[in-house]
Amino acid sequence: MELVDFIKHLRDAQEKQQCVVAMINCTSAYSGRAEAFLPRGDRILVLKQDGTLLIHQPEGNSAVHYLKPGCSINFEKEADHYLLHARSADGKEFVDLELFRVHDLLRRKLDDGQKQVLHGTEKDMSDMIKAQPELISPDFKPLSREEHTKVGFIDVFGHDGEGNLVIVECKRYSASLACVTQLRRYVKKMMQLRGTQNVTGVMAAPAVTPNAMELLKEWGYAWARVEAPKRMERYDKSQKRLGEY
Amino acid sequence: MELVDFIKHLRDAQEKQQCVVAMINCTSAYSGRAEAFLPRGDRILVLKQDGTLLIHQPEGNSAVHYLKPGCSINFEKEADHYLLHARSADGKEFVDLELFRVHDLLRRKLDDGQKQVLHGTEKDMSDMIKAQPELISPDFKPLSREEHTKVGFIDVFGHDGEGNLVIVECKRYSASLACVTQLRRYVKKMMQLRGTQNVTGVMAAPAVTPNAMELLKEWGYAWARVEAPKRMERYDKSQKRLGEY
DNA sequence: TACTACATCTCGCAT
DNA sequence: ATGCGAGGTGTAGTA
Repeated sequence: MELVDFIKHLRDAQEKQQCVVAMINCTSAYSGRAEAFLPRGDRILVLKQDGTLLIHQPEGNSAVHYLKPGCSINFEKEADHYLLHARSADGKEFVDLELFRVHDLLRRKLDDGQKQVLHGTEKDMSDMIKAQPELISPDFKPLSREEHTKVGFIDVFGHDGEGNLVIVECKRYSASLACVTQLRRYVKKMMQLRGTQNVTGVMAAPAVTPNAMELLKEWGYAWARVEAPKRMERYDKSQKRLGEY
Repeated sequence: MELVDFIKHLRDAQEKQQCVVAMINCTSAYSGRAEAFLPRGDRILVLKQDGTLLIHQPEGNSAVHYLKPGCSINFEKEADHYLLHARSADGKEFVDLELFRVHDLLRRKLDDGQKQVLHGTEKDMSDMIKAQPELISPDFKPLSREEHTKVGFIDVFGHDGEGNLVIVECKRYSASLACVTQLRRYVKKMMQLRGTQNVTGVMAAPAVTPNAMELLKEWGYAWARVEAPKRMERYDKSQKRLGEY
């Protein structure tokens, strides 16, 4: 395809709110939060109807260059190629292509508007724990009201049978150092707010990395072995084993 | 396009190591680390030559469903549609489409193999600080060898003029609570290893959030205002005009 | 393989 | 707008 025709396609598509997908040969550069340059090669360009720009290499999961919805595009003719300048909505980020070839192109207005529903999140974990507090420990009693504004974003908050406040931090994956220090922050903040030392923490996660476990023990917090529930295995009783040490 | 032809295209493309891009109408479901379902709508499907699968909605930056390189694909015929089953290389993740329509399709072997060079990273910041230690403080002296194995991943390590060890943590963006606790971990660990209390921390970042600053002060650490260096801060004239604010 | 931390992270929510 | 934390985070580096 002639480059000049490609440009017409792109302009026309933006006007008609169509998505464009093209296989092109180009260099690609990004400038904004960082600076990056990618030498010439074949790539996939996607320009969505909301002004999202994606440049994908023919391998790998992630886009190599991209701009968020709302970007605007300009062209400039050079000797043997065109420059494509894309600018983000806030004018702070740029993707610049030297466009040598357009192998193929598709354009069409796509009709969607659906939103996906996701299960097995951290939120689902904390809901499960509120419904089955014995997943944390035999005497754990969750409190109905949530502590959101004051201390941060505590997943589950309650008390044990011995007059201690208990803060539960849920992680859907193996809990790392950063997760344990996050729990620590919440416990400390709660102690400050309530003016008491009788606050402890529980890490609810399928696993805890060795270094993180060391920290957890050092601070006297517990680990409860809990997996994020998936819709298919809804709140299944096989998880009732608790992994306190 | 007939669905049966689409399937032939996909099979043939995988055999020939071609990239495929298509505009389709489908439902899409993910199962693996979580569970998700997206009702019927128009989407962009990308199947790369390395077996990367991407499903994009016509708006938004991120792929709604995806599988990493190496996925395998199977088909099943239903009454008025085809099922497309994609399975990750490790067999633990699945993307399932109910494919009702294929509006358009492109396929081609793309020739790339380039890797991008990125500047303005945290690594670039720490290199800059090693070369210009006065960015941290007038008396900061970086030590040549890096503490990587022992304490963790310290960005810059040195000492001041008063016999204190100094640990510098670089962040390319406004430093948050988690960043300060990360610095804290390194300082504590270093105190333990060296058996001294004369260790302090410096957060090198363009900004620090209010709560993070509070923690920083509480622990007696300093903030050095440093920005990540960018090496190509030159744009052509058309961009300069657009980018001024 | 597991752990750690960066990322142009993105995204949503709440202040 | 900013702060904060989750994410199917992905990706690279290292032990």
